[in-house]
Amino acid sequence: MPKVSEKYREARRAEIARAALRCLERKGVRDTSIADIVEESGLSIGAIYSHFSNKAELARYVAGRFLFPRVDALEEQGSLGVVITPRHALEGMLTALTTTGINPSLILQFWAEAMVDAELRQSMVRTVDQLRTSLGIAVMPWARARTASEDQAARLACESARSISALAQGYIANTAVFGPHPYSDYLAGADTVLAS
Amino acid sequence: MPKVSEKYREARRAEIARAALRCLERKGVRDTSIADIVEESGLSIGAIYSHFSNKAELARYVAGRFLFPRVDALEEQGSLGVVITPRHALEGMLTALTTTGINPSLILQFWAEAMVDAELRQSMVRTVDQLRTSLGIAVMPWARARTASEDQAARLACESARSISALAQGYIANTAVFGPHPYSDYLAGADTVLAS
DNA sequence: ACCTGAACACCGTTCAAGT
DNA sequence: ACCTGAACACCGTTCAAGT
Repeated sequence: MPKVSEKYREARRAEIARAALRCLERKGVRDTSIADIVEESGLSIGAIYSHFSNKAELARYVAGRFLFPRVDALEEQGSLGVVITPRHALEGMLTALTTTGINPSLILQFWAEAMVDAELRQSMVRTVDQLRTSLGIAVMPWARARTASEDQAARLACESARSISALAQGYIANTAVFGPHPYSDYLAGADTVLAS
Repeated sequence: MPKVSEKYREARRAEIARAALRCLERKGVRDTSIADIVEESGLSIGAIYSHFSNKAELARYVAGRFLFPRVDALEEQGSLGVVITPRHALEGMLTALTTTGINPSLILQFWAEAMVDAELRQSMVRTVDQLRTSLGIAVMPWARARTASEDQAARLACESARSISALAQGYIANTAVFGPHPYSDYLAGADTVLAS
């Protein structure tokens, strides 16, 4: 099939998704209706349904396109032999979060959506598995320096990746529910609590 | 007004809320309808609307009654002069979470609901403020031992309370999205990540 | 006072019909 | 192939009428 048409389709999907994202940021996941997206995009109901089979698929597309963090940078740093500690990686994620301006409230709402949409949840798990792999590579030099065998190093790297994501999730959820908070304070607080 | 009727009203509200909670645990917040709660409770639409002004108020009642953690125990321990470290307090919260059998997925869904229901969010903030006060008291002996003045100790106690809640949130969100996970692993992982 | 359920406005989705 | 929007089933909420 012609590549031009393929490109056009994808552009249209992205256009709809951007309109949807604007609505989501303004009104939240629960309160944005298809009618809202129709109005925001200037298209018709049918136009949207000819590019997405339903609201859930559109939501998944928005999440995959605009909400899941880009993970490439970390892997590069690791493969160049720069020694990255898990803490550096966590700090990198938290700065990326603030600089990209992704809405913590929206992320939290999509996590909740994943509790009730198995496919969204799967794609989240897949994305974080990629992240985990990247982190695993980036953090391997550090892990090797702290363990006896290559096997133990790999396991340590993998385990620390889950902890990194859990810690990042804590920051996002806390920020969303109780208001913004510099991540340096969050890390310093976590340090003293855990060390006590 | 007669106390009997007052008691009856409250019992009815609790009965409806329990039916609602069963639905919420089975189908999630997004997918439980008033019709579901009508069926589960065996009552009528009107009966429910004569005890709750709308779905959001019912949700808030369920959250306040069944989902927000009880906080009394911690305060007692603190006032008895037992030295509780913030880490002990965090561990206490996480064990309470697992022993009470509260559904992490449901907590996450209610956090998201709070992003779009200002009143629910307020009552969450209020609950956590209480928790923060209790924690502040419980943790004061520890804080005094680590600071020069009573003022500094109070501030340290307060700050560590926010960190405790953020760390607990991270465990809940991670567990909900990526599957169960012993909290001891979570804490151990957080230790090594932060210390790296 | 508490309850009933038909009625209403709005939601997501479909589909025959247009280009 | 992409789009249109009336039509449909279902949702939360209301309210006149019952006890």
